[in-house]
Amino acid sequence: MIGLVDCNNFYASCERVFKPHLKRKPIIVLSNNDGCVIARSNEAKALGIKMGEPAFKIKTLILKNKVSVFSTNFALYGDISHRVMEILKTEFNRVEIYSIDEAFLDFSISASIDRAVFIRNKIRQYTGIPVSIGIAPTKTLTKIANHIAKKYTEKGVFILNNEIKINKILNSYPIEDVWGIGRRYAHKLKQAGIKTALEFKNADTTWIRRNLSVDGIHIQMELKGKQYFNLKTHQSIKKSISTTRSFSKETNNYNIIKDAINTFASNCALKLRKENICCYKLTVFLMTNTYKTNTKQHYPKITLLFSTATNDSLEISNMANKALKIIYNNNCCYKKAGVIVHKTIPDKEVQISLFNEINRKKRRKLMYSVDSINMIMGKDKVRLASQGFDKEWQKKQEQLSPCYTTQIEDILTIQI
DNA sequence: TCTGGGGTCCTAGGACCC
DNA sequence: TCTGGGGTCCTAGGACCC
Repeated sequence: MIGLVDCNNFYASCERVFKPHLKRKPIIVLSNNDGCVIARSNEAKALGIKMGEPAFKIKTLILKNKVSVFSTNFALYGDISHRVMEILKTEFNRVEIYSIDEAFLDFSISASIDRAVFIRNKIRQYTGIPVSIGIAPTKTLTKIANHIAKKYTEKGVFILNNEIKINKILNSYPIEDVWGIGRRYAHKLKQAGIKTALEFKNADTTWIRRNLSVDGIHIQMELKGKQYFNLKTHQSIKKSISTTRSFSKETNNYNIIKDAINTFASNCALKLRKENICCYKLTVFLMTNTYKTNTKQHYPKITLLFSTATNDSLEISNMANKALKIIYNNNCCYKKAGVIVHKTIPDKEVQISLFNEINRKKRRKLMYSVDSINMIMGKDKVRLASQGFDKEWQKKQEQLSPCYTTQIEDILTIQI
């Protein structure tokens, strides 16, 4: 049996841990540029605030209902997530961290409601975060069990452990809520008369293969109780890393875009170094405002290659600049840009190209020093001049909460 | 006025190899 | 009139996830 722990309304719950007076109050967390709603407390959901809704569209609703609004604070959420995962690791031999707020667990020993309740209480007590736990024979079924646990149980725990129970649940489970069935597939399935998870489980496999590719077959297998997705306990290296942002306003100013691209590039390099990997390829893209339907859309992008795989900020920024010069067109106003590095390998396996001209040993030392200083002094304290100084492209985060657990100056003060 | 960001996997088709 | 067979790698686009 596999278990799935899922933190309830994770970002909203993180904010609430440090603001207990917001208990039972509507809370929302906004995306990077205070743009869209990406997390809601149950009270906010009850007000009809939808996932992904642009914040400006619900301004009056927010004011009228005194909804507490927060900008994303990934330093805080990442740290709380880490704490939750560490607790799970003390309780289980095999834990797969699936996302910032979810983990699969090996429940092959003692798969019981009591054990799950114990885990749930422990996480609540140690971190303040409420979680739901679903237990079932396959990952796809644990997703369903978890959904039931969250929505319909008092204890926040649910187990799917026999065929009759499984079929009964699947029979009333909408196909679009099944893990791996998105909007497109759901539409296709409904047109074919498949509306529930049970109907999908019993559907013709050949038809599924033809219409949903092998992904569909895997989902069907899992619904039948046969494991296809195994527990992945050691994490494999990242295949791509990206940094992309929308700008505060559309611009065709080369220098502003250049500053942004260089910042994204060195951020990608930093992420590569943190993962101990290097990349062979770099993609730079620009985008016009996709919401403006009356203007011409332009989405240029280009991929360039390194002869030797690298995670060096200078090299990656230089390459990004080269790419930008090729795709930039001053007749367009760009709203968004990004840098993606891919084709990665572990840094220990890098082979030096015959035409290498850089003293890589020296560069690695330099990067190490820069990273060490920035770790202590704060992000980008030492940076490339090409990143610029004004950050004109950057948007505001007006509702940012303190980094209670990662910045010493932000730590809570308690009056006794 | 204001609309996020970061990932993975699969498939078809093209280019190439022997 | 007739024009092989067996592969790999890469890319773009599509679908999905959180």
